[in-house]
Amino acid sequence: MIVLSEKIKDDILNNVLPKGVPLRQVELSKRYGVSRIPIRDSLLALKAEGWLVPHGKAGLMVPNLHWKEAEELYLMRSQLEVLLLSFAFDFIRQKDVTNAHKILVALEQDEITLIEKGNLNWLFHEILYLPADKQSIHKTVSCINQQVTRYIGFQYGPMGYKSQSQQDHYELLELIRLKKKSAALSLLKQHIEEAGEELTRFLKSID
Amino acid sequence: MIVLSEKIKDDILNNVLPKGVPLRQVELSKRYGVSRIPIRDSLLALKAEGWLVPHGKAGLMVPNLHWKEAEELYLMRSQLEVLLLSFAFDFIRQKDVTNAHKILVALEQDEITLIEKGNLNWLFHEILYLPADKQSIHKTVSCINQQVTRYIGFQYGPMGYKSQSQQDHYELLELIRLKKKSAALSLLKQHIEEAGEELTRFLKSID
DNA sequence: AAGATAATTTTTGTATACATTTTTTATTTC
DNA sequence: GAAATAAAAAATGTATACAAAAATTATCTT
Repeated sequence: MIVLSEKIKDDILNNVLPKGVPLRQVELSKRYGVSRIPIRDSLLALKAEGWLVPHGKAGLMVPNLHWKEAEELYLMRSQLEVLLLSFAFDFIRQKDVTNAHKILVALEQDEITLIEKGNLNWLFHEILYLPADKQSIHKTVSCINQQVTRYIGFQYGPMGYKSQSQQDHYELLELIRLKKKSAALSLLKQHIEEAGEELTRFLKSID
Repeated sequence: MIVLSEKIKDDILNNVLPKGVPLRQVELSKRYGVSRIPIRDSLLALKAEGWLVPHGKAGLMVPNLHWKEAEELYLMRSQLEVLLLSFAFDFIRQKDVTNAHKILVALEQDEITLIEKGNLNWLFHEILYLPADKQSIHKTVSCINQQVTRYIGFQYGPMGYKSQSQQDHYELLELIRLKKKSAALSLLKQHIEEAGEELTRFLKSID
């Protein structure tokens, strides 16, 4: 088996597991075909990562989505990712730009799922951040982006294809190619902030 | 018992558990007087939080301290904590300032341990950030500050009492009292950056 | 004697069984 | 009938036992 906790995480992302009600260890052990021990191992790890939260005195649950959390996740993204890009900027090679471009092309496909789109989106940004060589920050940002993915299904679903975001991506690559650092940083900041505002606005509307 | 994972975390902080070598589950279960199951639960949760890292194919270890990680932790602190203070600023009440002041007085005591000083330091900052009402960001920042605590024992130990830091704290409270927002934000940013630089410089020197 | 391979030991991973806690249901009391 | 209490059920937490994997040691080969 791959890793059980990753499988559970996937099911949280795909809204297979119910939100707001306690997850029962015996149910999960039947669903995943293992005993309660590896289930517990995974649940406790997911709790530590923020994927699950306590439910009353005992039990863990998938937290309900809330616009306030989404807003904060995007605030952290804009702060930390601009920092990463600023450190990475001078070390981004032509090869990185090419790889990032390939991701954008893949993102144009229609048949990919919303979750896959979220993953590709992070992969694109990650390529630009890796040359910064800031492992701790990168890990934190990666974690935040995984959390963001929980909201993406909602964002892309009712909102349809986000062409502005894709346009920003291409423009960002062009600015990097032209070594226009401050313009690139500004664009990235604005790009993340606008995506956050759009998502927050939508989540508020369905609240 | 309190919580086992907190006890283990404490022992990591106090350098009771060895760094860089795999922790043996049977050893730990003897040390803490429980079976291997609750030990495993705790270890996996601590791994998810970054307190432990994999050692080879199997086993977990306490990661070695490294100046590069400390540097990155402080970079994140300066970005996110300035953000928190900016949101909190207009909602900080006189009572908050008074409470923060009390922490500073407690910090003057000589008989408290280095770990306790680290905790009090975070408590001081936390009082100023709570009015921001940004739970997700707060949790992330809290986590980062806990990680920082691992390095504090080294910092305060060989460096002695950091009076500049304490002076900054008092000055920050004064600026908040006078509602000088941008000056307060600048001071906080500088305060965190200088603390980070001092720590990083020291860690490099013993490397 | 150095490297590769096989046997042994150790350690981790998982299942089952039991204890404790929490939650739910039933009963009592006003 | 509603609130409080007691009994029952269900769920979690932990210990022990065993299986699988990893690390170590011993053995063999050249």
